[in-house]
Amino acid sequence: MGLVPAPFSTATGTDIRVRFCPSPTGTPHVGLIRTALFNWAYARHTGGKLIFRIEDTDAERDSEVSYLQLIDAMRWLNLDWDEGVELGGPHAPYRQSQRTDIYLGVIQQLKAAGHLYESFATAEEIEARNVANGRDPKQGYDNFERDLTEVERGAYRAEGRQPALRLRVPDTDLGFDDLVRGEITFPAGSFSDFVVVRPNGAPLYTFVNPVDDALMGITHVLRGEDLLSSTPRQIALYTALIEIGVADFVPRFGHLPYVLGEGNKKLSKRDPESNLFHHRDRGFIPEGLVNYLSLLGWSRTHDRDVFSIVELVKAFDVVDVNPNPARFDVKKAESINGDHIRLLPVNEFARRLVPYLGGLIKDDADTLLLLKAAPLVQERMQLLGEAQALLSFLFTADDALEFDADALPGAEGAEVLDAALTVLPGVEWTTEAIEAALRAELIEARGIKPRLAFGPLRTAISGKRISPPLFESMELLGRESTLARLAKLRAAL
RNA sequence: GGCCCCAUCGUAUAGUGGCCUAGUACGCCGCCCUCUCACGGCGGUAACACGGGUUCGAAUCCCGUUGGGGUCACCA
Repeated sequence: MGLVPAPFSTATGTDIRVRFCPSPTGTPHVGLIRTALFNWAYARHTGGKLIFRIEDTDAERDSEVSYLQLIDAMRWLNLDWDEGVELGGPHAPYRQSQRTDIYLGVIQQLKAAGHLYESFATAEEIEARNVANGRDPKQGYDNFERDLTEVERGAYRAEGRQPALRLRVPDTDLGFDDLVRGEITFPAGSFSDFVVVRPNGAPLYTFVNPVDDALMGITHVLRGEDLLSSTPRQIALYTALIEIGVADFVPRFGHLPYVLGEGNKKLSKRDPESNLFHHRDRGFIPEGLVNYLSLLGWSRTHDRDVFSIVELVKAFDVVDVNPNPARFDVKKAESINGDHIRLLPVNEFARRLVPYLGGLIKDDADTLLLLKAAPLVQERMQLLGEAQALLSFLFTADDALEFDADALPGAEGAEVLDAALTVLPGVEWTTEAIEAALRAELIEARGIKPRLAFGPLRTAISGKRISPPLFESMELLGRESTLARLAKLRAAL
């Protein structure tokens, strides 16, 4: 059958050039970001370059808001790039909407060399033609305009029709060695000549994507599995580009597995879990999310799945990526995030908490208090968003504190509160002294079970059934507030 | 439907012919620790889709079946 002899890239080290080239539509999807991450990690691992390009050739769907969100996402996750939007580089501009002239030039060359031909048929006509010929309408275009004569083209134009441009694809098998899947061959005839330029002259993704990859010297294309079927078409285009001198080689391809949601369906854009910022809003930290995302189709070792981004870069190789689709498991993601939260230096942890505290931190005193409280909650959280429920009592006025209904004490409440109110005024105000005094009075002297003794006190000071450790919390709150809150709950019983 | 991809515990994975009576992590269950919730510790549950080959030996190689997914756009 004979493959088209395509000279694939031989880059293996610092000459590697990968790219991230999203379309700015909608909010960043976790699958898209996983693709960005793998490209980034591969560039950093090999010492190569990451190019960040924007594919905004569809004015109908593209938006500036979406573009800004992509930048935001990359920066938030600390995925930096070497050339591209916001940064420039030798192949600028990096937004396809600004590269029209470049495409026009390539189109002219390709057309002059006979690789592109004019196609006047509409979708309806193509389908009618298939039906008439007893062909499966799903078979698509049958290349029937490949050899239209000048007279025939003139006739179409006389009707006022403008032609789309199609690439003449070679009539041979087309194959490549996929970095994650191995040898893949598409038999000749698996696909037909495809449109690369609209009748209005606007080039399509199928054209601009490989053309830019060629122009920008991309050596490795790591992208979603959904693009696997279009790879032979792109190789066909590459072959033509090489012939006219626009490209020197065909990149290596690596098709990354899908990121699935619940069940067996692709994580849809409508699903909140697919939205990167949804996870940020809930309190994922970049370290945790990057770690988890890297585990979707890849693993570092057989026995450790919590690691730093440095360790990721050191170990990452695209050939180790697993070809089967992965499900996004929120529970696992949260667990890993919790591990990374615990890995943060406590000052850093406190600093990152601030945006999740709903404006609770208003001055230096609040900041100081937060710093003292941070160690109490750092190991009890998986998401930064959990902080507010745990810590808000420290930043609430005594008379404004509300007691949750499910936290209200039972029969022993009054005795416990009265006893605490009696002992606490006289103790030294440290965690140790408070605990010693309360244990002596409630547990030892009165024989109350710890659980029952401390529950009402917890409710009194925090208003909740669940809180940071009790005695530490009292110390942070101060004697005055503590006593006021105990009295308030006592009065409410 | 044509073509292509995929197939290990519920989930993510380790495994590249013998180290596998299949390892790890999350989840789940139990116990310990314990002022709540967590963290931590200990133990448990649970998988090679099926059928043929090849081989002294297969989760690992080959073929087929089944199942899932993608793609066949003048979207990207």
